Parts: sequence; structure tokens; C-alpha cells
Amino acid sequence: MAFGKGHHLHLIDGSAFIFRAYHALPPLTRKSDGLPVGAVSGFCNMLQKYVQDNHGPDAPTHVAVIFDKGSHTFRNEMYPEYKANREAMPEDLRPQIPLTRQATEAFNIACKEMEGYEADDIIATLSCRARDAGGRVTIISSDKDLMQLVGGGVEMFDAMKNNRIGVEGVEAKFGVGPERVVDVQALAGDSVDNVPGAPGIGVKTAALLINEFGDLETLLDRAEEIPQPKRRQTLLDNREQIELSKRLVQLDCETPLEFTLDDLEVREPDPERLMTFLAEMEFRTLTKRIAEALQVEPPAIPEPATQEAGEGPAPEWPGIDPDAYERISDMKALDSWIRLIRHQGYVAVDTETTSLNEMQADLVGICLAIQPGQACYIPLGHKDGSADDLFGSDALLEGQLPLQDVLDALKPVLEDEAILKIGQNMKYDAKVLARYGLTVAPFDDTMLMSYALYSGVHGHGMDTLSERYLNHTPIPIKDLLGTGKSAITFDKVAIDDAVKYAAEDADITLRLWLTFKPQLHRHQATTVYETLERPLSPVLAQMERHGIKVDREVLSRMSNAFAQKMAGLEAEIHELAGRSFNVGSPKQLGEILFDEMGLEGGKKGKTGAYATGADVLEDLATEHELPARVLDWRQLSKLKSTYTDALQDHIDPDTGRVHTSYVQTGANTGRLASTDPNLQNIPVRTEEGRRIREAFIAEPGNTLVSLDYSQIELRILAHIADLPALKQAFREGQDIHAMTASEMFDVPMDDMTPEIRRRAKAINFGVIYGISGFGLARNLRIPRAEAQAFIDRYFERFPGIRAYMDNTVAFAKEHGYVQTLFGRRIHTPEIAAKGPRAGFAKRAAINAPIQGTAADIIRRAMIRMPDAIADQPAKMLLQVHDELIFEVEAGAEDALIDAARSVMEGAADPAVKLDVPLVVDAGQGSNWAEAH
DNA sequence: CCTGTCACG
DNA sequence: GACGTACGTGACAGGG
Repeated sequence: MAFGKGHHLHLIDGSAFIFRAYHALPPLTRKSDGLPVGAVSGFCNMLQKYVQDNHGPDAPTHVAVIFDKGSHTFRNEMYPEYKANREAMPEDLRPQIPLTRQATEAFNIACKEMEGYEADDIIATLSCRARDAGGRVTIISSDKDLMQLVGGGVEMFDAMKNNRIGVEGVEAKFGVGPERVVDVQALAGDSVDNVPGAPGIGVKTAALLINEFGDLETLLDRAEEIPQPKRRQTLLDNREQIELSKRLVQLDCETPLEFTLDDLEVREPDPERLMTFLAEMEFRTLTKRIAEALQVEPPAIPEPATQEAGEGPAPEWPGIDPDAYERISDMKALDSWIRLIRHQGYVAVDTETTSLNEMQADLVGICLAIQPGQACYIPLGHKDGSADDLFGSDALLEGQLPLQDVLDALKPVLEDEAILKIGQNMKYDAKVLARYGLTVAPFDDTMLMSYALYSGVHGHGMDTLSERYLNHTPIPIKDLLGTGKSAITFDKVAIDDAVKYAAEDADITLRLWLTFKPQLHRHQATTVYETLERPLSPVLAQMERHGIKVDREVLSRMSNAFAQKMAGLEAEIHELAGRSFNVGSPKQLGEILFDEMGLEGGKKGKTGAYATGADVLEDLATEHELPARVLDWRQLSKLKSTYTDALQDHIDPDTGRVHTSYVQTGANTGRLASTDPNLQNIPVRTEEGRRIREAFIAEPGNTLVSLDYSQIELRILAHIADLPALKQAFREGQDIHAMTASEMFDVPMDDMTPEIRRRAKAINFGVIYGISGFGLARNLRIPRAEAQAFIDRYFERFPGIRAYMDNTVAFAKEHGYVQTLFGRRIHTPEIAAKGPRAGFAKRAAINAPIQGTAADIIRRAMIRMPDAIADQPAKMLLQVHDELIFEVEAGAEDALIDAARSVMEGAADPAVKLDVPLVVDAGQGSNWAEAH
């Protein structure tokens, strides 16, 4: 039956798929010959997802992937500059283009292109024909140039955003219906395709004009009637250029096609052909996944003969097979493993426990791996998971070695200086084992290796690393434990299942270590790993185990006080609103403010809800009472729920202290992150919030001491950007913000006012963040032009800043990363992006060396600290980016401050000689509020 | 699970 | 020219 009513044609914009795949994925190469295949891999993934998502009731009857062919089209005949500003295709993408055609055919999807025509024209022609035949069309693309085709049964679908675009979608984008889109584009032009349009007219203005005059021809004929002189002149002067632009953007529905709609009928994939192609590309994970979907056996993909400098798994390794692992249930077997380990000199270690909280976690089993594929699991604390009576489940299962025997046997191995212990996030295992009296040293940590190598490229969790470097998806822990309320703990997992999961983790860890170890040198990350990452881990473990004492009574009293105040505020708010509603719901609050009370300035975000952030409410607060009350309520709600309530739940029942966890790989810049609870965001800026710090106390007879770096990031900026005036000021111990203000605004230091100083301070911080006129304007609440004038002035007075910013961005573009003074590399893959993402990436690149160098410095101090204060009755408890908090016996405060300060102030030495001094301020008291 | 909001450096 | 933008984090509540 010929294509017609009841049929549904899908047209996939192939080029868009390719470019999206290319930019979304790292530059993968085929292992056997180094052929770049990243884009092909992404392309196949997207096709696979497409096929999977489209076999329901609304499945297409016809489908084709449409590609561009050749760069010279009939549009270049009209206008030689058409698309002339396009950057050349990246070298490693070019060879992948024909492969994407092959991929499409392998999926048994029609694949169409025509010399001299753009994909858009083929799509247009097919859409028109299908529509005229009475069928439906979905164009899978988000390209705005295709929006003119929408309507009359033609829709678009943005596969990225999972978003259908119909007539309303087009109207939202262009302000006119699909039939007038070309008119708007003709006026607005298009910088991407180098369509000139009318100078000074954008989409908004163009839509306004078209809506007023009906269409482009009428508008051009009656241009004299336009009231605004500038616009009128532009249109009169550029008539020809506008008409040319329209011809350029108008898609051609008359492309002479050599095939018909009926040739595009959906065909079942031929599994063999598809598998053969995927195997040829050596896509291991994808081949497996698609084989599963098609319910066929995946073909074996031969490993290449030699392992070159590639980052993937070595060829001689056996596949990861959970059934191949050994379960240890007698001492003889354990002893023979220990002999193997001693002989080899290294072993991957992983512990299984009952909790993610190392302070609470009980050991359930230990696994060891010595070679890829050679791993064992020693079950120690497994209980009967099926027993549901309260008493039966406490009994240990049969066939497990006594915990103490195993620990005694392993202790000499774990503590042997000649045996390297390898872990993924070893801090966790070390903390658990420490509670059983075991030290783990020396060690390597694959998570930290990944971080030193690839910060900013990808995450550093085991699943990510395994998928990326071993092409293997580990058994999800969910499969064993379940999720949510019904989740069980690891001790209730059947031993046979535990062997597979746990030993696999050790196997993967060992393989990752074998992969990363040689890469450290190749990527010049050895020093960072050896001096900034590995030695910090045990220091953090120790700090976390100490914890900090928190007074539950203080928090509880504050919670009650907050609750009372909130109830009062809530009543007032409901009164002012005229009805009761959930004050904590931004959605309901927005409706109250802007719909019911009719306040001005309501702006809806992308979800369609009104924005009710603090900045919005602050503006409204000048006019009305309600938003001011809501702000007060929000502050209290935050303090109560996040701090006074939640912190109480984090007090360890055994120690009476709060034990945070530092994520060493948490921030791309080298900073730490603190979780469960986050002790790096305890309030300090408001009086009310600061009082929460009174709950953080020293043990009786002890004092809390806080030492923090003064202006460390600005000092680093002065050094890195080589700003003589700033460096001089720091050397002389001047008020740096006042100095900046004096320099910028020509005010003598003696006449400085707080307001002028405040502005200079905001600019100083802005520079660290990759300053923009917009950002500074918002921060200072001044007009943008004024903010920009400040910035210009700043650059004039401190020319080194401009140079630093430009050089840093250029470096990032050339190398794909920026680095700190200590050689830490922070990768900036987004720096090549187009659009708003480029701005983000630039500012992040400017900020990273500054924030990262500061992070490196305090890390160095922390690493040296335990030895420096070893003879003092003091413990380091917390780090808050530029601050260290200690607990010290009363009477020993000054000695501790002397020692710790000298470590901190000298932390850059001897690796880096800073042109500015580092200065550390100290405070002390019985609680954190006093000490800070 | 995502979004908005807000706490810190 | 238009558009959207300060850097880095984590936790909580609401809502689909």
C-alpha cells in the first residue's frame, strides 16, 4: 500500500546526531588500530535508544536518517558566503562520517543523502510529500531551521530534551507561526549559517514587525510606515539582502529525489548484520546491550594483540566473570592466598560492611584480588537473611572463618611495608579496619589516581571508572540489597551472591590500578597524586574518626525556639495572604504573590513556576509585608531543618561526636567536600545562624582553636597574575580592599568610606570568579553599565588581570585543562563549547587555578600537620576550605597556634616560592562561635 | 528523581 | 545583535 493516511514518517536529522555524539563523548579510539570511533559509538547509542523508544502504539511506519552530502549546495550559488564561517570539521570526526552511514544501514534504517543538497531540503521535500499524501511526520531534530515545516500533521521532536515541538513550540521560539518562520529568519539572519538578515534586527523585533504587517513582502513594500527611524532605514537600505536571506533559509520542497516514501518503510533489524558491524567497531558494552535487547548471543570481540598507549583494558586479561571467583572458607585456602600476595608484593583489597557510615559499619567480609580475574571473598559476618524472627537472624551462617583468626592472619599483610594494598576509596576501608585494630599501609587508591589524572573529565566512582576504562558494568549493589525501605544490609546477603559482587569489586579495582599506574607518569600526574592526594587520605581518615563534640541540648533548645517563631510567622503570612497555604512551597507562594495578590515582577522559570528566590522576595519586600515575613520564615526553616534538627541525628551514639565525611575527589578544583553532615556550610553570616556554632564544643578541659588563611585567594591572584601593586600591599600588610578602592576611585586611603571599600571588595572577589558586568551589577545592585565601567577601570589599573584571564582561557583552549601552581590539572572540556556554556567554562577556567592553588596549599598544610603537632595534646578536627579547627588541652593553646600557624604559613614551601606572604589568623574558645 | 532554595568558602 | 552569565560545593523540601 502506498504511503498515505494512517502512515507515520520519522525523519532523523543525521548530522545533528553525529555532532551531538561527537561533542558529548571523549575521543574514543578503536583498540586494534586507533581509528577514532567516539562519534560512531555515540551515534549508535542514540539510534539504539531511538529504536527502543519507538516500537509502541505510536510507532512510525516509515523512517529514514537524512545526512548532508558535500559542502557546496545551490545556496552557495546564490550567496558564496553561506555557512562560510563554519569551522572546519575536526580531523578525528572526518573518518567517522562514512561509518555513521554504515551504522544506519546496520540498524536496517533507510539512509538518504544527495550531492548538492542539504539534509534539511531532503527532510523538507519528504515532509511535504508525506503531508500531501495525508500521513503524519515527525522530524527528529531541534534545528530551528526546520521549524518552518511544522504544521498540518508535521511535528518536530527534540530527542535531547525529550520534547515535542508543534505549532505552539514554534510560536514560542519565533513569535510567529511556522508559515512565517522564514520571514522572521530572513530579517533576523543567522550567525551560525552566516545568513546576513537585516542588521540590528533580531528574532524579537522581526516577529514584532511580521505580526504587524502580516508577511515579509508586505513589510518590505510598506517599510516607509515603520515609526522607528532606525528600523525603517535598515529595512529600506537592506531590502535585497533580506530577500536573499529569505531565499537562503527557505527550504526546498522540490528536491529531485531518487526514491519514494514507500522505500522508507520500517524494517526489522537484521541481528547478524548489526552485530557484525558493532563487533567490527569493537564496541563491547554496546554490543552486549543490543544483543540483549535483540535476544541474540553477542559475538566475541577479539582483544587487540598489543596494549599500546591506549587507556582501555589490557588485551591479555580475561573477561570479568563473577562465577570465576573463589570463596574462602578454611584457613588453608587463606594461607595459600597470603603466600601468593607476599610473592607478588601487591594486592587489591575491598571490605564489605553493614553500613556506608564507617563509624557504624561492621565488617561482613573481605575480598582480595591479585591478578585480573583472580579474586577471592572471605565471608566473616553473614547472617541468615531469610530468618524473619528476631532471634534466629543473629546467628552467623555456617562455612565462615572466625573473624579474629582472619584478621590475625591478614594483619601482617595489611601492615607489611613491602606489600602494596590497592583500594578504590581506601579511606573507607581503612577507617573500618582501623576500628578492628588494623592499619593499612602502604596503599594506592584508584579513586585518587583517577582524580589526579582526570579531574573535570568524569566522576571517579567505581562504576564510572569500570565502564569507562574496562568496558564493564559492575553488578549494581541494588541487585543485592534492594532499595528504599525494604533494603537489607550486606550481612543478610547470601554468601554465594556476595562472592560474585565483592570479588568483582576487588578484581575491577586491581584492573583499574594496572590501567592508571602507567598513566600517572604519561599525564604528569604523579607528583600531584603522590604529594597531594595519597598522603592526605589517612589524615582525613584520622580527622573523621576524631569527629567534633556537639551539644545536643543546645541544638534542641534552638530547634524549639525556631519552631515557635516559625509558627508565629506562618500565622502572620497566612493572615497577609488572606488564606492558608504551604509557606515552604515555592509554587504555592508564587501563586499567592503574583496571581492572587497581583504583585508585579512575577517571572516564570523553565518549569512554569514563578521564581521566588531571596533576590525576588527582597525586591518585593520594599512594597509588601508578606515577602519580608517569608524571608524570615525561610531563614528559620533552613536553620531548623538543615542544622538544629538534622545535626542532632548525626551525633554518633558511641562517641557523642559528629563525624563528617570528606570527599577528597568531590570538587574539580582540588577542594574537599564535606558530607553526612556537611560541616563546611555551618552558618556564620547572620547573627542568628552563627549561634549554631555554639553547639560545636570542646571536651571539658579543652579548647577549640581555629586558624584561617587571610585573603588566600587574593594573595594567590596577586602572585599568579603578577600584580605589583597588590603584591606590595600584601607585603606591607595593608587593607587590600581599601587599597584597591583607593587605586580605582582615586580616593586617598585616609578618606576611604565603607561604601567605596565595599565596591572594591566585590570587584576583587568578582575577578576571582571570572568577572562579568552582569554578575558584578547583580552583586552590587547597580546598573550594568556602571558595573562594566568599574571593571574597565579595574583592568586599566591592574593590567595583569586582563592578561591573566586571557592567557588562562587561551591555555585552556589549547590544552583542554588549566593547572594550579602545584601542577594539579583541572580539565575544562566545555571550553570548546558554543553558546552560554562557553561563558561558564571560561569563568570556571579562570577561577580554577586560583581556587585550586589555595586548595593545594591547605592540603599541604594538613598533610604536614600530624607530624608537626605530634608532641602536642591537640587534634586536627575540621577543614573548611581556608580554615582548620583543632581541639587542644587547655593551657596548650598558644603552643598549638604557634606550631600550626607556622605549618600553614609555610605550606607552599619549598615547592613554590610565593611573591606574597601567607598570613594565618587564629582564634580560640570553648565553642566554634568563639573560636572563629 | 528533579528543581528551587539557601547554607558555606 | 541577542541572550544569558559571577567560582566551588551539599542538604532539604516540594512535587511529579
